[in-house]
Amino acid sequence: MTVQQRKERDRAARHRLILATARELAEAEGWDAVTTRRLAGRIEYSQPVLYSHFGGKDEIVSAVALEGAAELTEAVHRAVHAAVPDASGTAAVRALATAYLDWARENPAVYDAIFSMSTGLRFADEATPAPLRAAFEALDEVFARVAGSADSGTLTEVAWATLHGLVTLTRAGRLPAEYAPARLEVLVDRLVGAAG
Amino acid sequence: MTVQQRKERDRAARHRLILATARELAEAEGWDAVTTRRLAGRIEYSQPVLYSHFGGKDEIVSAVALEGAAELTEAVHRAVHAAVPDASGTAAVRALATAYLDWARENPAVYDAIFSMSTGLRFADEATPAPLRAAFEALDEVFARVAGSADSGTLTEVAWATLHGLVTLTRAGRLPAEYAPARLEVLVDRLVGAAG
DNA sequence: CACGTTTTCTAGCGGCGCTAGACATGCGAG
DNA sequence: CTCGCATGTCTAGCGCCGCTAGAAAACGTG
Repeated sequence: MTVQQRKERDRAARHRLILATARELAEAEGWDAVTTRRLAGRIEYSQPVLYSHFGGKDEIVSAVALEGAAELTEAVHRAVHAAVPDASGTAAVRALATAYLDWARENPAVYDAIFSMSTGLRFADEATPAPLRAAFEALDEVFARVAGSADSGTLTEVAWATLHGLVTLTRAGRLPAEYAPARLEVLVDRLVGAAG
Repeated sequence: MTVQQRKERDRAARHRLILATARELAEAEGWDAVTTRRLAGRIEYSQPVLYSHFGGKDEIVSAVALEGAAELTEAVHRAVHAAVPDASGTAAVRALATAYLDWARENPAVYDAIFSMSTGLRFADEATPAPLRAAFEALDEVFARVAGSADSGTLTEVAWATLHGLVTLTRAGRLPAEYAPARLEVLVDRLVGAAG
């Protein structure tokens, strides 16, 4: 079985190499630059090898997105738990929002992969992959504390929309960058509401 | 001069035909289906004619986006002024949000053209086209009423981000459609804050 | 070492955005 | 009314895309 095990291990390594290279290339030059030809060239294999690992380019993007979702979740989770062990709702929301916006700013291509390109990845659905569910729960954990009379899941959805909107509008150059801190404060203030 | 005038008129008509056809095709089958070949076929001219009107496909998308921005602005403006002559801030915000979300739902392709595809169209910049400035001002007019101690422009930006986030997350299947009304109420409640 | 399986590559399909150069059209002058 | 020319339009093609069939190579097994 050693032979087959080695093959599987090598294949898994190449699988990871493809994803890491795709992500690298996307962050460096944008997803438009991630063509199957260029990606194949980078990993020093021919195009069909990519298709032996993934059903197509969309699947590669989705795989990068899924990894990224787990990372984003982890970043938010850590920020909330590390920085504010049992702080106020306001502080928790601020920590969450900061971590979310920071991660999106530092990983724009992966963020796009998660939210703009992976049209096949569903949320709030029986087929929703675990990392996406976990991401929502990481947000909900914080917003449940400031939901007041509102349904916490619904508030989380609205809050998430606000964060996501800030990310996309900022990146598109629609919002002046210098007021980002002011927007953060307004966001925290309004989302926390009277429960702060 | 009659000859030249006629030519200009015909050219302007064809210009509009291109934009209307592009928009139609995009709404019917998505922007991926709007190829220069298909678009040229629909208007019954060859591809180079498109390039005599626009610098490239991006310019066509941007032109559709600009028209759409004016429409969206008009829809929001009308909803706010017609439905609530001098109603509460809450009612005004609800009317605005409803109009915005409705328009986005009914014109998904144009909405994408405005916010996801026209990377060249800048906001909050000296080169910002008038329709985009007007859109922001239509929102700001309402949110200034409920800004309280916050800077109204900043609140408008955050509110806009929330609306935009709801649009994109909903369309990507990230938010369950059946709770859209609940999200609207939470959005209104939180954005209006204590100034309601 | 030779065979058969598995893996990888070469080459090509149809379609994309875009453009150079051939061709047609229609105006104004004689 | 006709001709020459400018303007407008089309044909054909470039380099690239995602993707794949079939040839070629590599490798484990008897």
